[in-house]
Amino acid sequence: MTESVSPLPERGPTGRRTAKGSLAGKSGSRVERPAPLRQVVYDALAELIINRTLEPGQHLVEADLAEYLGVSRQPVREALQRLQSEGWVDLRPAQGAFVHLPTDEEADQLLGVRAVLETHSARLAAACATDEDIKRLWELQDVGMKALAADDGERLVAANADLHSYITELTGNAVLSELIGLVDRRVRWYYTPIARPRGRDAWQEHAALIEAIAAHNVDKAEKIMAQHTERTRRAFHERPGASE
Amino acid sequence: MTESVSPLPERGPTGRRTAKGSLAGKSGSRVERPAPLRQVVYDALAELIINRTLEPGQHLVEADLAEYLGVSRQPVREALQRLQSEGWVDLRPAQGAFVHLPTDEEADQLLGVRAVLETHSARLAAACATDEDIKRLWELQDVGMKALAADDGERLVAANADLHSYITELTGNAVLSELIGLVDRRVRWYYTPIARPRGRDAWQEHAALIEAIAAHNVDKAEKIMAQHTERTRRAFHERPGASE
DNA sequence: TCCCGGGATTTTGCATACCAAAACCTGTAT
DNA sequence: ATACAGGTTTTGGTATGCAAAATCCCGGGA
Repeated sequence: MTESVSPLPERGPTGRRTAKGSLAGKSGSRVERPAPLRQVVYDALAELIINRTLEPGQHLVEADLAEYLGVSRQPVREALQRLQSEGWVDLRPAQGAFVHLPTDEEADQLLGVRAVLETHSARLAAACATDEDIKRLWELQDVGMKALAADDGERLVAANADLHSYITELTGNAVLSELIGLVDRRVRWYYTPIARPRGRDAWQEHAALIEAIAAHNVDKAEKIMAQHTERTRRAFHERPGASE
Repeated sequence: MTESVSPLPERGPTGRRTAKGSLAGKSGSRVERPAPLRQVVYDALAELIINRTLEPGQHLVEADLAEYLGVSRQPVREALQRLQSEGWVDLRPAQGAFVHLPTDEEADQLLGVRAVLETHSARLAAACATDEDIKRLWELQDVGMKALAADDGERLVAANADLHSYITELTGNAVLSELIGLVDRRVRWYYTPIARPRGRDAWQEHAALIEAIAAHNVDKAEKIMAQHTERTRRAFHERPGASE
């Protein structure tokens, strides 16, 4: 099989040509592409973990998951590996996947990093938001206020995520967006229990933040976001049931 | 096969018990564990990408890589997916993996995020560094100065990475470390061409940074790191061959 | 009773083989 | 040139087999 170390078959200097037609950058609606199975499995498992069907610490057996989801082991393995790289499961060599056990310390670290990234994000957003962006922000704010009035915890968390994520996208920094996306999704796992008590204050702070962004006041936006995320962090530590 | 949707076989409330013997936390030297093949493949491919054996934009065919590395397609697929999640390759659905084409814009975004994270990291490090940590920092600084004197570009980049990474670890924030690790490894890809000209100044700034950390002057450490990373960013834009 | 040890069992990690669908390439007819 | 048709390549997924490692279980000895 390995008679000689073949020198990586050449396929032309740049591989297949990058298709760069006259429509480059049009960002038109792509042809609908069926989601890869590994992605479906990833979403399904993430959902099961978030809603606690799969409990922290539980051992996830590839074959069981595969049977449960009606797929083969391969997409399950691939999904598990991605779940590991994003902190949802721990993959112990030769032992398999275990649902990650969140600790208070880790939550604090996550909230700390989130604070830094979101703060920087707010500054950038304030610098480059258009009138249309501001309009959209107020719409998202409205959704949140309605969820607050309805006392709907789940919708509250979702609305909060949407608002923060939109601000993140405003920065135009894809790397930053992606990173915050990763961190925020994990934060949300810990965040749910304090979403309701924190709600009233949080959404008032959101309003002030949007005003600062609308005014393109970068320093103020940065400061408000720093306070906002720091208070969320504090709220987490003072939640009922916090250790110490 | 899928006669009935089996309800995820129960394996006890918390899965397998966590083996917590009397040696917990000893951090003794683990039994040598042969690296998983997917990890070896990951490292090999990352190396090939970094040293430009695999050129940006090149199409990576699973079967070819597998044969070249003498393994089956499975570990190659898994490695490619991790490489994607860390930004080294782009996985186009139904087309496969292509070595990521770095753009100046992306490099700038990466350097921006890095600046934010490293700056925060410096502040935390200054707050909690021990005398032993300081000693180690000066050792790492020394390694860098020697590489500088020897005009060894590769060692210079490595030393720079080591120093920054050690500061990161000082924070005691594992989440932060991991994130910076991801960003820094990608930055290094872009950074290599400017390592040499930037060297002299950079290592002088490092010295000032270590002094600030040693004095536990958090504000000063933060400020120096902010300047340091911002200057690196500027150096990148003013490098020979930069587009505009 | 509790600890210890060895064999049976389970599970991972990887290899191999196979296949459908999608994307690509090519040559021909327009 | 452009468009189309057919052949080829490559992915994404399935199924299966197997060695090594980890776990579990059970029975014997202190």
